[in-house]
Amino acid sequence: MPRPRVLPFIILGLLNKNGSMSGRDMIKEFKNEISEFWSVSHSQLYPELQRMLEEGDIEVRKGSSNLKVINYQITKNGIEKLNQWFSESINLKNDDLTSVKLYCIVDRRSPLLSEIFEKEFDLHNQKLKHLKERRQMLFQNQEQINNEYGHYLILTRAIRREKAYLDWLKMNKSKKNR
Amino acid sequence: MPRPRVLPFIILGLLNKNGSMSGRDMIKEFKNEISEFWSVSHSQLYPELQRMLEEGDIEVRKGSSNLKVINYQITKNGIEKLNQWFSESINLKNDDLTSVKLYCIVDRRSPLLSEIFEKEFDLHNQKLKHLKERRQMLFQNQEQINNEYGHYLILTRAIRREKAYLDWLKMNKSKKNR
DNA sequence: GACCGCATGTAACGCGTTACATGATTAA
DNA sequence: TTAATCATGTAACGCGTTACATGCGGTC
Repeated sequence: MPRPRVLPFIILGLLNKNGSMSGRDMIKEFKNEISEFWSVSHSQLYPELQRMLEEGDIEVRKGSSNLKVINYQITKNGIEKLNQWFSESINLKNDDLTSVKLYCIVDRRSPLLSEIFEKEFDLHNQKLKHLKERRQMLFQNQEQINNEYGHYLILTRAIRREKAYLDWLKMNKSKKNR
Repeated sequence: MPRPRVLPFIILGLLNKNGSMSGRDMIKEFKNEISEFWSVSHSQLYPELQRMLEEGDIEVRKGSSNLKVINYQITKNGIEKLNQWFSESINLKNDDLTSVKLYCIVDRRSPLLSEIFEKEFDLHNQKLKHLKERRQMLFQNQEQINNEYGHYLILTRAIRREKAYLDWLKMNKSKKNR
């Protein structure tokens, strides 16, 4: 069994947020706003849109002003799928998509937000703990560090990165949602 | 023209660092040490090893104790390719591999290190500047933030991440190399 | 009417994963 | 000797990119 596709969900998230978009619009939003966390090229997007049409998650918006530009909108079917995606709990496997999910949540008071923050905090706290244990185990003295300096470097970088992310999560966890 | 392969270089880096390894050894090192930054599965690795054999970058080490385990070592050809990879200058396109490159550099006094730190600093300083400009442009008041809260969140996260990385780079740039 | 830009479409390929297969080594 | 384990191998597919193709729409 191959891994389930994720691009459809991201497209649904965009359509749900913006109402109606053409393929071109999506490409632009991907490139300008989400490229830090996610990327897609048009040669991947257009076939996916056709497939989603067939599966009934999106539909062509009637009355387009331009013959060439095709505007899509989400269907009830699609909204259902999207909500299911949102409510899937975060784990190590799908964590790379958490930022994209966040991006699609426009309402500051959404209960999904604090859920995500809590879960992410636990997950990355665990990760930080594991990284620190590895540093402790592998690099107990200066000689071991000098013996594999590159390895030591990227381990310290990973630890820094996780710490910074946990700080950010902590800050947002403690914020009131209004 | 398809994108050039990168897995061969990483394999060369490992072999250069460790002397002689079997496919299994590489898998283990990938999983245990580099998985934070890079991953590979055996079904990708083994065909790659065969291809590299054909291309003359690696060779089978003679006198293996075990009939089944195949131990590889790097050839002169391979060392040349590896050094060329190391000396390629870092840019936005190949930046995702910088951590793996670092990992393969064992010598703390290697001149490559400070080169990488300098270049990375410039690159990510630029990135941070761009992110801050976008935040400035898109979110000038609380209303705009509340209107697209998820977008605001991931933008602030990206800014934090870049700041943390720049701090780490600054720390390592200023370290004496002995 | 000739030209260019742009939204959309198609093809090929590298990257990475899961699933399944094979044959050698080791354990019972 | 039978069973389990393990290193290696193969297949299919989703993800993402570059290159190339098509055809509408506007500009000169």
